[in-house]
Amino acid sequence: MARQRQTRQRAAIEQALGASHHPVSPEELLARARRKVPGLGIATVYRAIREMTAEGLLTVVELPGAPSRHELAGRAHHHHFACRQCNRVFEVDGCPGDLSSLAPRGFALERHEVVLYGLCVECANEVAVAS
Amino acid sequence: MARQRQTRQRAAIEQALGASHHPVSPEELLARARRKVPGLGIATVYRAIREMTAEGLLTVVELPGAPSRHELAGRAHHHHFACRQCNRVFEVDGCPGDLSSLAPRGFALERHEVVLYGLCVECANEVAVAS
DNA sequence: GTCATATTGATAGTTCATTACCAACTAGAA
DNA sequence: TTCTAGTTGGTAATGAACTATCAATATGAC
Repeated sequence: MARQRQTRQRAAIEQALGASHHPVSPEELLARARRKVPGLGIATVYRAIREMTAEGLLTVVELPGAPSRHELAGRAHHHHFACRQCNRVFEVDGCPGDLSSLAPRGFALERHEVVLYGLCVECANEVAVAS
Repeated sequence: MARQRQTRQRAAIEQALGASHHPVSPEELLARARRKVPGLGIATVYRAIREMTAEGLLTVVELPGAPSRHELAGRAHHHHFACRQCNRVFEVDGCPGDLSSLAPRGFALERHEVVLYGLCVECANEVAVAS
């Protein structure tokens, strides 16, 4: 069931995940891990994501209208900022707090997701320079 | 380009959209509109959604990890509540307000999405009765 | 009522994300 | 170093959502 051998590819994937301070897509993870193991295949990335998620090491991050992203589990409650230009997703520490007052009467609020959209620093600067 | 004939099926779809006070999925819309036009096909529903969206009559609502839903355009800024039990999505009037303080320094916040998860009134009551 | 043609509906096709398959490779115990 | 079997990587296959196709149907001008 569990992994029995340590491989270069798995090490590269784990390292790439640890170095990313934001949820990554499978393709993004592949690109990063390939810097260490050029021949890495996408199938191995998906396998690693699946296995690590099953073991509770990875968390799935789903944003509206976008394929799933993943980040190391165990981080404190936080939200995300999606750049409409470069398409990257960043972590956001703050949280609007208790939103139970927003839920309709009688509804049982269990959790919430907040997604911010706009331009990240880099893209915002590019726009400023271009104009 | 624009529609030239008025048909029973289109009327049924528009009526179903008007009667729904929450974003509906294509399948949900098909089910509702079939109450008026039993033979209605899913292709016609997708066509109507595409055309009405192009004309600005419909708005796309994307929730994390779920296929697109649609609601009549022109409503005031609002968010949604997704019931984890019956899978329906409801509108939420309130809004946490200005979230620009949450965005990282230098990021340009343009808009935000808030999605609440939990149990709707009906499902919450079922749970209460069952226990 | 006629009739040209806009629209429909069944279904095949497409696209995208993800998984299965399997021959080739390789970790690591002996 | 050997050798077994766990892993990998290329790619075919799958699944879900959505679109294209086209023959059959039905709108609405005349």
